[in-house]
Amino acid sequence: MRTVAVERRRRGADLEQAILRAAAEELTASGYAGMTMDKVAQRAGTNKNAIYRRWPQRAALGIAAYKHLADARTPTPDTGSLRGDALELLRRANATWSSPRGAILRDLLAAAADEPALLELLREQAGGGAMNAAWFTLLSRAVARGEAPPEAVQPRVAALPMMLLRGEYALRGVPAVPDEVLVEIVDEIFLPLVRGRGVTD
Amino acid sequence: MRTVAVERRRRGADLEQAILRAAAEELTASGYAGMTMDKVAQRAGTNKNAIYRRWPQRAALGIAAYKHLADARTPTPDTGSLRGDALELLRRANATWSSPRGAILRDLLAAAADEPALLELLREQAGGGAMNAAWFTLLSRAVARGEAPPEAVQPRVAALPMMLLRGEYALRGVPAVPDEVLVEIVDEIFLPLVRGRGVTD
DNA sequence: TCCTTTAAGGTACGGGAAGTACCGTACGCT
DNA sequence: AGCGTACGGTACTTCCCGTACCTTAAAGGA
Repeated sequence: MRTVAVERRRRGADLEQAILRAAAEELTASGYAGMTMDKVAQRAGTNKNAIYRRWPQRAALGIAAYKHLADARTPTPDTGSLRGDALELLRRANATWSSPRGAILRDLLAAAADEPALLELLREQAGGGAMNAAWFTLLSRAVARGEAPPEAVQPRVAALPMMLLRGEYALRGVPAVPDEVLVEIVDEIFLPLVRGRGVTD
Repeated sequence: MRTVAVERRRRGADLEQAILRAAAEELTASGYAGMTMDKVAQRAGTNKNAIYRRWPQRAALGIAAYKHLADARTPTPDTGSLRGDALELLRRANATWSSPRGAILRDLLAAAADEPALLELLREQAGGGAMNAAWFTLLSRAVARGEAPPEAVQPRVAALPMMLLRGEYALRGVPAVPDEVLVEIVDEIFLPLVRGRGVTD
């Protein structure tokens, strides 16, 4: 008739959130390479079985944890000029990519490179969805202001600066891309293209 | 006075070439992930000591083996028009990157991402050196033909198409980039930029 | 010719991490 | 109360990187 220490056993969504939280903490603490399944299980107070039952591979858990980590929404900048807006967006992206979180994202991207299903989950985070929308509104506003011809509002043009920034990272590795490079991307590529888009042909 | 099986022990450059060759064979057979140090040593008929004495890490051997594998030099195309040359170069790069060898290169790039010294060794292979030179000569010829203004001959412009192609791979993963995308890159980004470069401002 | 130094060969081992297998047991539902 | 499902615990298999240590062949000088 003694009171035994009560063991509360978490299940379903409850446990799932605990695992994701633990994984996200491991990610920020040790990066993707250091996010061990054992450590995640231990931090979540569970075991690897519960994890593998939900995510079949380490990369899948990593991606889920990353999304759990990064759901802050930043509004589209509005500086009054196309150049200002573009630079602002690029600088934000550069800050993100050069931060520890950016390193994690790049590691995840590499780990998911040969798994289309996983890549799909990352596209949004890697400058796919919301980021692209921001560039579109930015371009549209420029057209409304008369700063750019309507032909410039086009997917490839909108995606161009982020593509170039990503390229810089691929060639340089870890450190942040210098601000001069961002300015060059805007002044020597993006703006000339946008403005010239209606001129020739 | 019996003849004993003669053991010829390779040394120096001799052994080094054998190791590189074995590593390159492993790379093509199993990819970078499958290029185990043990397997390389076994295939080369030696042991891991001899390897680690020369390359301190697996990635270093991988890079060296890749260079050993890819030293074919292709001349700069000359189709008579800037558009034709650009498309040709892009198509070649696309073929390389979508081949097994391209997958290896991308894995190596990911593995070397946090080691500047190793990254440096790969820059040339990843569209850095010779590739860039090709784009420069291509642009210069276009200027000579009157197809482009002299201001277009500029590093960022020259590197642009390869950057965009690389970006496509980062977002898509393994499969080859469709030819339409290459055409779009040339017709909607590269050529408008080159032509517009002298027009505005 | 012998002797010393250097580099190969052989082998085993430490260490870490992914993913799997089992089994007993709490939970929630009927 | 009974039952199926999912969790906890633990141990284990499998890989593979990198290192340690010792023996032995090769190369070159005294």
